[in-house]
Amino acid sequence: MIHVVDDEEPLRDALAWLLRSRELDCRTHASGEEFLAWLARDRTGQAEPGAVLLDVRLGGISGTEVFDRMRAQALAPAWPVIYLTGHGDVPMAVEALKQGAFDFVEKPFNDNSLVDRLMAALAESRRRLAESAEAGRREERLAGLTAREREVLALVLEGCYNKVIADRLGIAMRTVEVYRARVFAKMGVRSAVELARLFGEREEP
Amino acid sequence: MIHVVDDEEPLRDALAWLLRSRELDCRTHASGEEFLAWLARDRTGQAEPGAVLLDVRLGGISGTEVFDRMRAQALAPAWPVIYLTGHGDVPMAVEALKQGAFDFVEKPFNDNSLVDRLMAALAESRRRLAESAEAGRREERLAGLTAREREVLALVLEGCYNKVIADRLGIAMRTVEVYRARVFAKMGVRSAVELARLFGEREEP
DNA sequence: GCGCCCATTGTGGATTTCCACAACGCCGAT
DNA sequence: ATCGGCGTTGTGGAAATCCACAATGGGCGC
Repeated sequence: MIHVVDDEEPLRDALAWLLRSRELDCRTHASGEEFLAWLARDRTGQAEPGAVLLDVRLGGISGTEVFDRMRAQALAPAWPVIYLTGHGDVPMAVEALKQGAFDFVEKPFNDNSLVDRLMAALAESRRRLAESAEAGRREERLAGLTAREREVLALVLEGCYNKVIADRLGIAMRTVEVYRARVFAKMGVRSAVELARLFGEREEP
Repeated sequence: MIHVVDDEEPLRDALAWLLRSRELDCRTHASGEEFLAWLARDRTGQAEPGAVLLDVRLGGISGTEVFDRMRAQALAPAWPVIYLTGHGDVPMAVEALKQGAFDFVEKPFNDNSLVDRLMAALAESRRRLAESAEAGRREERLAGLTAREREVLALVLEGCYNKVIADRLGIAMRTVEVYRARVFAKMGVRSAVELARLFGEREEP
């Protein structure tokens, strides 16, 4: 789903037509406020791949302000933003990209070029969603651990022997074994190596 | 060390003066060919933090071509490139950043702004060098493993028991223990967990 | 009060990991 | 021929890990 945010109705319609002719689903928004309100209301659609075509100069709040809010409020984080502008200059474009925009296109644009960029943005969206899903599953499993289990997890990830963990937590080695087994079961792993690889170089939260 | 690549001598001199007044070491190059030849000759300086100020329009090969060659030949990979241009447009700037340039600045530029960007580039350079040093150490240690030790490493990272590894490689379990111990020693770790974290989610090479 | 969850611990026994000390054969470089 | 490295293996014993089966006490929600 491509979201078009532009206050010029003829352009919105032309873009909608172009996207539909390329078999891309799209939804248009006449202002930044309208788009942000829609984002705040509909959170489920944000789990699907998508991208945003965002005009820099909007009637109400600017496109840049829309983007800043999306990021600040984690709205549709998996949807790359492509800026559209009829009056852009180099510093503006550079700053937009450095702030994390996916692309920056001047109007009038070449249809094929824009569609290519949108396809690239959708591919990026799918990548972000996959990454986010995995992180979500890991966080969900982590959330199921008790405080004590988390403590043991942290020490296991340091490579400590059960005996050392027991000493450090002031409990019996048998208890460490119990927690260790529970952590493995809840995290869906069969060994400390699998657990370590699940977290990679990240510290446990 | 900041490298200035520009065919206009007055600008090179002005930039050198500006950088020195801010206590930044710099070296100037009058053409892309000169800079590339210098890079090919002096590899040791590339282990120090640095950045490149690269004019887009050069007399011989273009700044863009210089950048492409730096990346293709892995020349000074730790040095971020900031493009300078007096005739840039939005698509050029966007493309440059999407190709991996660190920044893009139009002439005439604001002194303070340019220096800020260079400081940011030097910080990025230090980050890249640190990351590269760590990867280098890991690769160096990996290079010290025999073929057999690598095979055992791969299976250890899958979380296999020594007994399973022995079955799969058609050797005695005692032999697996020997290789395992050697892998740990050579990689500088004390446990399979430390080893797994060293590689994170990466597959062993 | 009852049930559930959490934290904790024990027994007994099996399996896995670790390693000092020892050894052999093959291959390539000197 | 000698040496060093690689791949391989054994003995014996200690330490670490794993877990079925069992249990206790405290806190919380119904």
